[in-house]
Amino acid sequence: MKTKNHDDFFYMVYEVVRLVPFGRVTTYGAIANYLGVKGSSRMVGWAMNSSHSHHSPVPAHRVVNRQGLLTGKHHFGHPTLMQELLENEGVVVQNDQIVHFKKLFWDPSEELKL
DNA sequence: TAGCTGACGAAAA
DNA sequence: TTTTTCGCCAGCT
Repeated sequence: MKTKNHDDFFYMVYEVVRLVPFGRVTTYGAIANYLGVKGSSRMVGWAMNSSHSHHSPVPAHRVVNRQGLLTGKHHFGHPTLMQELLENEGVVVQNDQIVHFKKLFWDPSEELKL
């Protein structure tokens, strides 16, 4: 059986990202931590990059780095698109950084802890 | 084939 | 305190 777990590490990432509530944001590290691969935070970001291979829409704009910076905004097709999407959800973004990020931070390990 | 890059993060200096 | 280095490991050249 291949089922090596669900190894679809990428798939798991997409699922978690989709679970992010409207108006909330999370971080690559938080997702990685939730998946148990905390050291592989990069892979989370890489998964996002591959997300466009995934036919389902992944709200990657809700995922930012630990600093609350929109590091991946350039990957949305347009550098301001990510900010636009966040602001559209009521998230205030200034200088590519999410305001009150700490308050808007949604940690799967805390909310989905299990 | 082997090596480099990369949407990060944490630890060490 | 800030800056630098290392580790993660899949994908790409």
